[in-house]
Amino acid sequence: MAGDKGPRRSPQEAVRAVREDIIRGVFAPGERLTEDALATRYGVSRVPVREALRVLEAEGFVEAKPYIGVFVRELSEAEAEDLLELRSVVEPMCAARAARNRTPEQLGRLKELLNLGWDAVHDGRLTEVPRLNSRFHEVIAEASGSEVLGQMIRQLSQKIAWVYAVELPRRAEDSWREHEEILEALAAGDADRASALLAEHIAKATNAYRRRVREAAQAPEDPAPTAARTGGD
Amino acid sequence: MAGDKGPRRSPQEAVRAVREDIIRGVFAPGERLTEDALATRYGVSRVPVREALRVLEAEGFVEAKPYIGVFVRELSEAEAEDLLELRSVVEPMCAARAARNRTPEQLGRLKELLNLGWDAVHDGRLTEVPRLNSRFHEVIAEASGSEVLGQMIRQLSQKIAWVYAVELPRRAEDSWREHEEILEALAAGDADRASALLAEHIAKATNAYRRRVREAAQAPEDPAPTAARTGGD
DNA sequence: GGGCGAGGGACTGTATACGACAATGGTGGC
DNA sequence: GCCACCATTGTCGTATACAGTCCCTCGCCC
Repeated sequence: MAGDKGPRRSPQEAVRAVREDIIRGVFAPGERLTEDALATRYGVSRVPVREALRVLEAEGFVEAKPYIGVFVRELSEAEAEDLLELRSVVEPMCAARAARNRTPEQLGRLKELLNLGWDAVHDGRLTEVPRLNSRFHEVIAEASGSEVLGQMIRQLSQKIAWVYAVELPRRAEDSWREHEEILEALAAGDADRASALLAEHIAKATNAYRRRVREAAQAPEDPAPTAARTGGD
Repeated sequence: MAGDKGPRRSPQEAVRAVREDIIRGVFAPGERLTEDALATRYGVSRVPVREALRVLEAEGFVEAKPYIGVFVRELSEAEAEDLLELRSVVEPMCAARAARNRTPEQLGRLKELLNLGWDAVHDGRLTEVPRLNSRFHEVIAEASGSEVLGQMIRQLSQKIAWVYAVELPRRAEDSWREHEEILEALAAGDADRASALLAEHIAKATNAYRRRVREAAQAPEDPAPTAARTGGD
């Protein structure tokens, strides 16, 4: 062990920890990540860190250059658009399946996430919202019933969270209202309605994202830095 | 070094090697993969093997159980259907982008793959066809111009190859004729036509797959084992 | 004879050590 | 004063070694 500084996370969670830190913007795009620094940060050895970085490379969050190091990738605007379009066709399909296959236990988890999300929004704990949002969509993916499909959507969802890390909190309240309607459709087993609601939900989120990008382009200086990374869809 | 038995592959290629062996069916679904065995097989140490297995786990090819081992996943029929449906919406979208963004160099690679595919089909070297087919679709994904999108589609393409490992060779000839038309549309920059052709291509491949499954269900004994794992789309 | 528990074997998970390569700073020559 | 070359340093890539956990078998007891 090196420094025992980190929060002593289980090494199994190293992947998740690094990925979350990337999504939350702790590590900036283009930044170089050294295995040693990450190892001491998370309180583990280099081996688990290496494994985590390989996974993140496969997922597209970092880029590894041999004998040099791994670098946090940066998402171009065009790539973000592609992800959003991809999502707009994939997630409604996923929701339709989920409406048919969801278990009561999954509905319960969605309801719980919905409550947590509402509370976080109303209490102003906006830093927690993106994570809850991701979880909500991931559970829907899981509820689709297909493990392979769910895994793929989960990756997509995480990248989307990366995109939305810069969205405005203004939309958060609307977003969770829409989540509520989606959950109702899933609970009722209405595949068509669930699919349509999710399509609409994503379209609105995409528009909010585009507005945010346009505003940022007009005012290069972020007008409210504390408001960043608190949005979601 | 452990055994020096393997073909002395570069460790960088360990991931690719294991994945290909899984796709080709060298490792049967449900089979347990021990790190040591893989290490000696590929002539590397356990560490690169572990990293490879983690990546494959993230990609959904294997399932890791803590302190027990990793097992080759098996694709249920329902999951295969989901993958095919996912593909039917994602790849046409990808083709449309590729028609606009493809570089001459990428067109050249596609043309080369097309020739290789035709030759393999006509010479009866059917074991090489699925790999060439995967490559063809992967280059289209790359030509879409979005790195993140391409990476995601590449993973999808690999899983599809896994599904099609059981397809009939009967379709191979039609498939490569369709590839030729797709390439023409891409070269012409006709996004709509490329998208439509790819949608049709995938629909036919999906039907062929479904026929194959139905026939297999009627005759549990594989009537022509040498014909398996030689198809593609 | 059957069930339960302890012990051994095997494998995974992790840490440490060493060699290979790239980047960087200093020194010498021009 | 500037540029090229070389040594040094830092990091990655890999191998080896050790600790923790699970499974399975063998022996004991009921």
